[in-house]
Amino acid sequence: MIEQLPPEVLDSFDEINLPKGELFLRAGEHCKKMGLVASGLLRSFQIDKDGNDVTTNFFQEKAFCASYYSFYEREPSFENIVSLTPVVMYTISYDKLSKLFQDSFDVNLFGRLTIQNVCIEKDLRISRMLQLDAKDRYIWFMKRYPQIIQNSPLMYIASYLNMNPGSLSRIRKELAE
Amino acid sequence: MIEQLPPEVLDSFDEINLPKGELFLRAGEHCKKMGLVASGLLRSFQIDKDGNDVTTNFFQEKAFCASYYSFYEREPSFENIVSLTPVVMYTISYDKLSKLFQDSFDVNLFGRLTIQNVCIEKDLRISRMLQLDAKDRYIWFMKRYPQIIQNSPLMYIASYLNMNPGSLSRIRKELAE
DNA sequence: ACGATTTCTTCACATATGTCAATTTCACCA
DNA sequence: TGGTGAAATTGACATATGTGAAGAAATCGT
Repeated sequence: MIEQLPPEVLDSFDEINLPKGELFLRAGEHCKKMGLVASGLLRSFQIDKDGNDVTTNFFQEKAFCASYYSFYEREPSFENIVSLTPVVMYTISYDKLSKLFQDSFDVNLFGRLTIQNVCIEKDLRISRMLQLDAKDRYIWFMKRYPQIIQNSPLMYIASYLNMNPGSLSRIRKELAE
Repeated sequence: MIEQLPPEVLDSFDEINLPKGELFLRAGEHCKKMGLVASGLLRSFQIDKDGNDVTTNFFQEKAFCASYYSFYEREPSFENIVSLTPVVMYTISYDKLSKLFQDSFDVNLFGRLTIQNVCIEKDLRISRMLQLDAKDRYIWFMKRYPQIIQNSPLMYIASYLNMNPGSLSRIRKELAE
């Protein structure tokens, strides 16, 4: 996917480095940058009404990292984004990206195809949430995202999979037998 | 959104009419048409491993109706799409739409913005699934989609909200008091 | 390598939601 | 418009998953 990015485009991006545990976006603030992850892992999360930390997404290498809502709608973000490992990202502002979209047919095309794929992934995630029980959701996740299992605390994976850490532990114990 | 559709584009669409209860897409088949709903309501659903009918999506007026996965990836669909009311839709084939995307900057732009919005909606849906209990999911749905409440059997809304019809009944009873 | 944090596990128990079958209500159309 | 099949409700009961606290294990910083 990213290989198809028109090469001159990357020049409009700024490289940034995040140490582990650094906030890339804080809830309540406007998401001013879209990031393209070169290496490392991040997660987005929200704090629900009971004060629980809920992981909404992981961003791995090659993912476009932002609150899409906040970035594109120009509204304050509901979610935080934080690095789980040291991260190298290429970032671009809304204005610069808008200009690229305005000026270049190819960037538009690339952007459309990219978001299409993101959308299809989200559909699959929703289907799994609707069809699988906690154990099967975890098994699926392990197979699909082994790198995230390596790099994220289990508590964050648990909330991403819509269960709590205790339940995930129970499931892991079962699977180990 | 649709108002911004370049006017000549609609000429590439074919109008179709579906009576209530008609399949627009059958699981296992390739989704050959993207539909733009002019009026009426449809839902997509899958049959899970226990044989349960799980509603994955509703498509109202102005929605683009298809299995995005099957349509764009040119693969057999996992889901069925069926009308819940009589439906008028404008449809377009993959090849024709691809040609429009190839030939027109504006169509590309429109397509990108449209799928961006779909994507943001899916994010919101996922957040609600992760953060709200069954009762609050239903309350949210009622406020957001009153037209669907009018036109869809509750059993389909229940599975869309990741609960079973009995639970939804219990919740509705509570709310009525 | 050490203590200090954080994360993970485990347990006993609580509870939301699922299951299934019986009954009522509703919607369709002949 | 009345009968038939689908949908909704209800209830008794089952169960998956949540809760919270305590201790074990892993990880981090210095």
